[in-house]
Amino acid sequence: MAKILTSKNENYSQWYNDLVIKADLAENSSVRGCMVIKPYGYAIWEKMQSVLDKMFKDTGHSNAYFPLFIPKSFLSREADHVEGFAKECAVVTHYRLKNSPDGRGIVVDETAKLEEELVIRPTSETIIWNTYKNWIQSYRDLPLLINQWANVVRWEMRTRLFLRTAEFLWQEGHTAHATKEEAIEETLKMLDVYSVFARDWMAMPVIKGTKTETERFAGAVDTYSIEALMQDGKALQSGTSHFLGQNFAKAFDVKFLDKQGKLEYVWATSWGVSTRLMGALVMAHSDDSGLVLPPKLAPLQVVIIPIYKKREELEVIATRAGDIRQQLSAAGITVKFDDRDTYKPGWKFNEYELKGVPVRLALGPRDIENGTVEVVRRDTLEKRSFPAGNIVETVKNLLDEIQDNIYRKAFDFREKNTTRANSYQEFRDLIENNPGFVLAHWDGTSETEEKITADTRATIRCIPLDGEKEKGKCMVTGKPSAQRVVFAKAY
RNA sequence: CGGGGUGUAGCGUAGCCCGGUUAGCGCGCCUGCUUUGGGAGCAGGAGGUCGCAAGUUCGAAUCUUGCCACCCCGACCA
Repeated sequence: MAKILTSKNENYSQWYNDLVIKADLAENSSVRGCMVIKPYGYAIWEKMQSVLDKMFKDTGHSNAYFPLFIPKSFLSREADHVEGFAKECAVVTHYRLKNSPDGRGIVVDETAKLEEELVIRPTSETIIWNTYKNWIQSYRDLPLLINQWANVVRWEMRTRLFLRTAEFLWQEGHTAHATKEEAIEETLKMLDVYSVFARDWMAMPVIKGTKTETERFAGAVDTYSIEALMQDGKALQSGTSHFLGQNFAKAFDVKFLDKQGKLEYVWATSWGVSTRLMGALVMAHSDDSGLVLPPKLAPLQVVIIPIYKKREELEVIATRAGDIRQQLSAAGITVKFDDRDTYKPGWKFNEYELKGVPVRLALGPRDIENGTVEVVRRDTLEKRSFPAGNIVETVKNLLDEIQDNIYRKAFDFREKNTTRANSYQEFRDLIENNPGFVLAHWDGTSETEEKITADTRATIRCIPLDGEKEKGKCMVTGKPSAQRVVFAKAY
């Protein structure tokens, strides 16, 4: 087979870059750091969106839309928030262009300077809380459960398709609650939604946990995240959920009258996942032949490819293929019959493997004669012949099996690459030689965390919520530790 | 923002050191014929501001200067 991609083992990061482009997911645009998401990539994102959107609606949230522009003064209302984002904001200063005096092109019209500069949202807390102030007066207005699908801009130094781009697409939930307990509950509920989505739809196991102070969202009291392990042993933060306390309520003066008639600040959360999930999806399952997509998110689940020599053969095959397509389609399966005669079957096989289509059916004269269909599953590339009669059952079972199998594979990979360090020496050794999650004891201080990061380039991904809470001693300082935390090198 | 590298057709590249035919090759694209169970073959064809600008020169893809863009490695980040 012709080699299209850089091999994963040879150069993982090149493999990823090649794959995103060759599988037609996205490409770099002529705008620095900004990508074009191509139709095939966008179709996957749309599937993710529709599943997540339903999950949000099912948990009581409504969609709304807030402006792209944020008055500069809003951003500085919450001290930590502005400090966290100031370094990567794009700013609009003017609202008009004019013909250049030298006749060459157009220039900014300096007379059209904005009185207050506008920041392109890096996230929407400030504009949203400024708005919520007007929406919330009494406990009857709470909880306020809003989500928005939007683009945001963070002026990143170094970008990579999907994993880190200057502009990206995401959803951001912003909720307001009467009590602290309810807000914390909401934060954890949405973290759970993300982890279920990752597990059941992306077939990607994740660890739920709390972020340390250094990794916390700017303006949050607590940040929770789901952390996934990629095939190169690096961790990818795949979603975050923040308990914002009353920080934004205080900054934007959002108060409500409780049942006792007392004026109180509301409690807030925010949570989001982005097009980074696309990167996670690619890196979680794919191989040297191309993408491996979970059937539940694949834009195209089944492709049928005809194999024929003569025109008359194609006619018979097309009739049979059309019939199969109709049956599969009626069963809710997305299917395409690729009868283009401009490409040969072998070319198509490689193409659909590159694009990660979970199941491929081939129909040739031999199949017509024997009443069979050749079935190839993308995850294992295993090829088998099945009777054409109950092809719907066969394909349905196979799609389920692939979904399960790639999850199990990703899960096993994570298990195999999750290790425990009981001394700092052992830890450094593991981080250096066994990329993956390393569970170790830490004393809870930023100083120790910084030392570890400086020594090893590994960071604390999270303090896990689930699992055993084994007590121990910090591997660096020997001070007491309530539980092991997750370390890894991260994207 | 530091360190390194690269810009030649849609993509990948040769040529540059040592200036001198019509800038070469592979993939892709177009036309035709033969093909079609794992990226087909042959024949013909189209496609180039050699990143941009200035300079040196009889002559610049090639030398000089400036600028721009992108990639890789660091610091920063969903």
